[in-house]
Amino acid sequence: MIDPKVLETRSGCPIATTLDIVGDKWSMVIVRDMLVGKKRYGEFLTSPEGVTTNILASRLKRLEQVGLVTKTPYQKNPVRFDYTLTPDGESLLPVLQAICRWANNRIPDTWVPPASFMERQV
Amino acid sequence: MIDPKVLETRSGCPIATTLDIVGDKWSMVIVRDMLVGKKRYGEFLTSPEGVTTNILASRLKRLEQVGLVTKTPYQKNPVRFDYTLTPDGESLLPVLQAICRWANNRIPDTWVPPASFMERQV
DNA sequence: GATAGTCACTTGTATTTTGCAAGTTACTAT
DNA sequence: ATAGTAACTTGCAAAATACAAGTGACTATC
Repeated sequence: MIDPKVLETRSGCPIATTLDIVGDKWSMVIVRDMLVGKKRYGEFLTSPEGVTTNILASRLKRLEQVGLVTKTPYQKNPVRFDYTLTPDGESLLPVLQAICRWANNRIPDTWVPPASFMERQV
Repeated sequence: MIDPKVLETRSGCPIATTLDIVGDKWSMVIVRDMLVGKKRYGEFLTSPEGVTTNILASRLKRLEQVGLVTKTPYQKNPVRFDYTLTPDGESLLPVLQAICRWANNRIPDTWVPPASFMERQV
């Protein structure tokens, strides 16, 4: 469960509140990357959308603060981190699946995700 | 079907492309309002999130341009308009339902939409 | 018939967010 | 000693958003 104390919300509407958390241009594409197994800062940078380093860093921090992402060190000297979804973050999968279904039906030439993504259950 | 010529997209990813269309702070809350029956400029302004007039006007124009919304005159002298969802716009319902389910499960105290919204089929 | 009110916007300006390029830190490898 | 890699941070320009006020075309009221 997300701690509402870390949130500034416009209303109690579940849609508006969700958008207050992940409703910017980049958060959901970072969540997408994590859902398909990406874990590291450098991996997120290689996605075709081309997020910039400052935005990526600030989104990872935000997602960690609200509890959708966990940051864990995978080495020392220098310390480096893996970013993975918490259960709250993973549970966004049905939202992303619904978005993919909409886009694939309604926008020509959008990529069709693999069945492993579209049929995965949380 | 949405005409891809009116879109600037970051990639062919269905998630990124959808966010390029409705992935800002306000578009999906306006779509939400239309899904629950609001039609007029003044009605959208009364929603609790408090969209400002300039943003509302620019979002309505954008949603119309991409083909999610239709603007139809409902009177003359002066001419005034109703804004309603096209089939492409209506078909976002499952996305908004998935968002509501996520928020109601994961964020305490978010409002629970009526069954008429949550169980509606397109 | 001047004044006030409503609806649907538009305009101007301040503030905030995003984008782009470069720099930094802590290493490892040549 | 020089170059390379990973994960950031910083500075500044550009774009998006917010806030407040104004406009045009009416209708209703004193």
